[in-house]
Amino acid sequence: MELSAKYNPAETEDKWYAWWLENKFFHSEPDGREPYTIVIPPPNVTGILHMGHVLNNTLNDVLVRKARMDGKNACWVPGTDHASIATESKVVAKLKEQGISKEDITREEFLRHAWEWKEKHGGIILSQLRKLGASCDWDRTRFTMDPDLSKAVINTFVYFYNKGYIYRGVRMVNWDPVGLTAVSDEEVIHRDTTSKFYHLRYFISDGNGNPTSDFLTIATTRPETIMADAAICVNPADERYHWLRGKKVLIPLINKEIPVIEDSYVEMDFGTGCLKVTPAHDVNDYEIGLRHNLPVLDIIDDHGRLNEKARILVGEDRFEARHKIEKMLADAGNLVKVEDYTSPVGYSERTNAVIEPRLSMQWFLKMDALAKDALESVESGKVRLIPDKYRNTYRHWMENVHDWCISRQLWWGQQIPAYYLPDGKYVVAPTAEEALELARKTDPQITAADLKQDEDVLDTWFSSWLWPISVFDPEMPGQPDHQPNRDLAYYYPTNDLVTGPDILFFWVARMIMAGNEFMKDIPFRNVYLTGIVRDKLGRKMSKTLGNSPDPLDLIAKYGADGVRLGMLLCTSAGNDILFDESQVEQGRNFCNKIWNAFRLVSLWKTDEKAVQPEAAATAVRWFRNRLDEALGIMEDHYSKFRLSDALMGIYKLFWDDFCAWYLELVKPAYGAGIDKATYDATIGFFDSLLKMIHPFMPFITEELWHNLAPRGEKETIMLQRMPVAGKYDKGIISDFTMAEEAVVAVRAIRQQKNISPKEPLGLRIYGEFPKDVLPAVIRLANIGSVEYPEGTEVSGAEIPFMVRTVKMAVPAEGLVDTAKEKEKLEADLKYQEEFLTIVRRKLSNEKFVNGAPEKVVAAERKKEADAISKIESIKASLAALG
RNA sequence: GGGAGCAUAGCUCAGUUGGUUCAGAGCGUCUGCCUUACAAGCAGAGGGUCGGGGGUUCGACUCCCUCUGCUCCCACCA
Repeated sequence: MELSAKYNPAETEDKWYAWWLENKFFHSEPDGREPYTIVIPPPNVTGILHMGHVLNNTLNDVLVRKARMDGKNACWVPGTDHASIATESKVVAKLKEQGISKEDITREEFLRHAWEWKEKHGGIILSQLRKLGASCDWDRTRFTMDPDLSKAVINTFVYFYNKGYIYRGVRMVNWDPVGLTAVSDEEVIHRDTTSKFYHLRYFISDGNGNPTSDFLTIATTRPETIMADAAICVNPADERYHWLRGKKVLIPLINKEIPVIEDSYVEMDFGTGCLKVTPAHDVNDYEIGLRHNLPVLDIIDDHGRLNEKARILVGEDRFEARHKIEKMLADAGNLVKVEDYTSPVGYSERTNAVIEPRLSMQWFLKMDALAKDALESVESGKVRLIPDKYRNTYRHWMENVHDWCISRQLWWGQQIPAYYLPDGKYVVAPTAEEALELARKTDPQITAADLKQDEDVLDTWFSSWLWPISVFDPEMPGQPDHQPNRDLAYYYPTNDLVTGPDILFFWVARMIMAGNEFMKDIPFRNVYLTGIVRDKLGRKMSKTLGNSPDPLDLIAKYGADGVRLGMLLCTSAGNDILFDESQVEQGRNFCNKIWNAFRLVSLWKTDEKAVQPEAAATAVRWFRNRLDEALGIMEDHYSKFRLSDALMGIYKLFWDDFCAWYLELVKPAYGAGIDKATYDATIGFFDSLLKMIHPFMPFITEELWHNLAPRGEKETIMLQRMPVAGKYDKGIISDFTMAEEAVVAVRAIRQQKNISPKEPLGLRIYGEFPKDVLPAVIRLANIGSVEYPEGTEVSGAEIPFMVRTVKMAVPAEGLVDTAKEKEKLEADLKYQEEFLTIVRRKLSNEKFVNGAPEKVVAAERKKEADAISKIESIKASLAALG
């Protein structure tokens, strides 16, 4: 078969993926083997593949494929997240394009549109993952709003409600005026934002609502909220303001009278020391308001506009109002000054709208007990975070956790199972029927029509925190009497979770909580936290910057294997990835290298009569040992989740050791046959190498593995066992390294002296060079004859070099530049002598000899002996040069 | 404001309890090669006061202090 000199991934990748699917190689069912389980971090159902997904899922796939080849029953469960706020806003936008407003349709109609949209456009990302080679068990694909998963969410709510962990109340929440919903603390991103600091003058009231000439000055960043002021507050220790005690002041523009109060919360040296207290629109002010029993006046509506309670600027957007009120205050003589000011402002993670702290009725889940257990799971090491540094962050969060606001004013999601009675009381039950039963206990007259279900849905994370449980057995969460089904009992807890540190709290911590609560066990043992994918300038990849390549374009251009390798090459856990297309190019080039190595081997014809050349025997013996060494190192890297190190080790094993040294040594002369022993060994090595590479580059390895030897119809490399590291002889590897050094030295001489590689050279060895590897030197350095001259004389017509402590030389009559050689030798001598001095200084230091471990001292003595022998050799060479 | 982390070759990063000739790897760079698997390649070479300063130690890239620069997380000073 004639093979192209270039590997063409497009031809092979789709073919093999389809074949894998057809044969259900990714599918897992519980059996007697040890399970290895990963649940996918479910991407948004509306999502499309970006580089972050590529990183995450490539890592996942490497782990899963490795486990599968280790003989474990590997199961990678895929699926998507309904992502309530993100999806709902997409559907709203889509409807708007069709001229439909969400306000004009019913909840049922909206949900019908949303589901329609989901069926049509949702889950694109899952098909994109196939392009990448992800070996997910697609038969187990789940969606967080699948009916049974939704049921699990509802049961969970009822469970925690009955346990007393869920409560409803008016609290200050983070209101997103664009998404029109409350969001949790974790969904608020604080960013330093430049704004203005307005100094406003409030006149003291004469007691009848009329201004006196006395005034105080407050400083605020939000002058548009003054109409909602409930008091002015100063620190009780602030003597400057003792004269204000018992006074009332007038809110500018509306002349409303409010009291002056004292609270130690106020910092005397910040601003003017006078704080306007606006309980409805600031978290701290709300707290002060509670302490001082202040009225709460909410002057901002859902959309962030001033409402009629503001009395002025009604209907204006909060930022527009701020702008206008500045002028009004100035005109009224209340504006003292305006300063530039930078302060942290909260933004909605999803919509990027400025969060409005706002009082509203929401549902909360108590976190203290859950957080305590979840902290313990990590502190005890039951759940391992990789890298370890995230433990600190995790602890800090768990120790300072707030109750979780779980209600969202949206329609897309699981509707809260609370049912209101006509008198305003409510009951919580999994279904309307059960709710009715409950309600009738208080009032037997109640009918189904009297009950009204809560309008809100639950936070998306309130469903995804069940993911590692509910994908296997949705009956489990919230039902303590339920026994885990066969799948859950077998696959739980999962082994590894690969995800980004940005959702450590959103998701990882909460899964640990749910696991502890419902399974009495952790959900996963290892959490591998990836970095963020950035461009090569270190900028976060984003649509607006346009610096994010489309993974599918990359796959089309370089192949999925190339993309996977390019991603993995620069990955270490917890560190950001500076991604550059050149890395993918490197991945593609590696594919090509493997391809061409195969091409070479595939052209060989065995010759039964051929005898194994010495060089080939040397190579086979060496590579067998080298392979075992490399396998051990690879396993060690895997065990520490150092996947890019594992990959780089294999990369070099293949490219340098196998191609550059081994194949060059065993390669038969053009047209000649190859002996069977060498051929079989080579095929065996190639087979092992392909298996080692397979988790990283599944497609090309499957392709070549099938070409390497005849395979059965259902045989796949992905279900072969990973070679196991055997014992190896360090001496053989070390001796071969000497051969490599000798070859490199001779090649360097050829380059310097302009001697063609085709011209055989002589080799003189003055000392003990390992005989076993000499054939390798002869072959690769193109040595015509080897001499072992007596003594250490050097004629001056040869070019010497050292391999460790063995002096060797290439005879080069007429090519030796005596002066230059002398210069080189003298420089070398100087270095060795200085080195010897340092070593001897150490050895003559009693504290060192007595204090350092014997091993270290012995090593120093060896250094000393080696240096002495080298110095002798160099001196002899110099003497011979004259 | 609180906390965590990072700084090693032109770039991206390893360097695991302080001690093997430990100053490394990959990429890039330079030089020579279209050598019958591969120019997406082969062969060879150069390149770093381990951010600055101080300390501990027989010995420091490694431990401690400090300064500088960067990153991330958390956070209610209006």
